Amino acid sequence: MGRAPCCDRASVKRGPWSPEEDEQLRSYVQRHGIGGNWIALPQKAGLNRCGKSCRLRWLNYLRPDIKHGGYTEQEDQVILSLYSSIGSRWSIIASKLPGRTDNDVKNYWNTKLKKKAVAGATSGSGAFAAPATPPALSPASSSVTSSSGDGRFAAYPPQQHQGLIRFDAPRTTELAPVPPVAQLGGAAWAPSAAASGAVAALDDDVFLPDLGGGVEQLFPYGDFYAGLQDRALELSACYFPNMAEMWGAAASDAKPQGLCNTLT
DNA sequence: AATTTTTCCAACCGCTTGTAG
DNA sequence: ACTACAAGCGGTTGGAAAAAT
Repeated sequence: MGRAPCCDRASVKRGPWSPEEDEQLRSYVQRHGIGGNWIALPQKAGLNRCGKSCRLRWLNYLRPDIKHGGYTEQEDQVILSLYSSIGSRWSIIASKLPGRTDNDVKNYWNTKLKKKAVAGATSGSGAFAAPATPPALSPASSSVTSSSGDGRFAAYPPQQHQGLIRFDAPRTTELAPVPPVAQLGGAAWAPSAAASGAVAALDDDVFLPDLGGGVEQLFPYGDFYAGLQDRALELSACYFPNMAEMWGAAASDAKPQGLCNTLT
């Protein structure tokens, strides 16, 4: 006996969305918002669809900030590196790629990137190029070099913090070593048992200092972050209007100007 | 040109997680 | 502490489009 479906299948429409339905959902959400209740939304919007289906359609397709296709080399590298570090946690990976959804990243991985990773591993080509250098910042200095657009800090997009950048704190547990890129080959690759254990301990985010210590090829700044560890804890889940503010807060003892929701 | 195979991605399914009562 | 419900999430599937034969 299976779980009861969220909607009565016989009474709601299923399958591909028509342009009219898309427009109906889009205009309703734009006028009234989600209202915190997807289950009730279809009826209010006059749609003969399951709320779950509406939510998926909006999140994966209709949202105005969604990007489709056209993945850049940089995005490929982020996906490859995070997959090698945390496995198939698509929502976390997608959260580091503004405009991308978990479903989209998952499909992209399954259809294209996995093959590319295998090909790259077997040919020995460098699929994981190091990013640009970090800002020249001394923890003891209050002068900050802004690096807006720095791909190592994704703009964190929850609705209430739109346009802000999140500073992630380190976890307290250690991640197991990440296998070298060359070992990524093979469709069945998955994190090692040790890595899986570490991943299980991961809260609900990928913390940048983990990346600094674990995926050196993409985030070769472990020492830099280690020097800021205590400060990073204080700034956990702080949101800043720009990179300069964020680096400035990390480098000084002053109360951060950003919007903070600290874990400590 | 017709048919078959492969690729791609939107959508579904059901389990897990979070939260309000 | 427990229950019920909604949202979040990742695996899987169906079918359309493209490529190959």
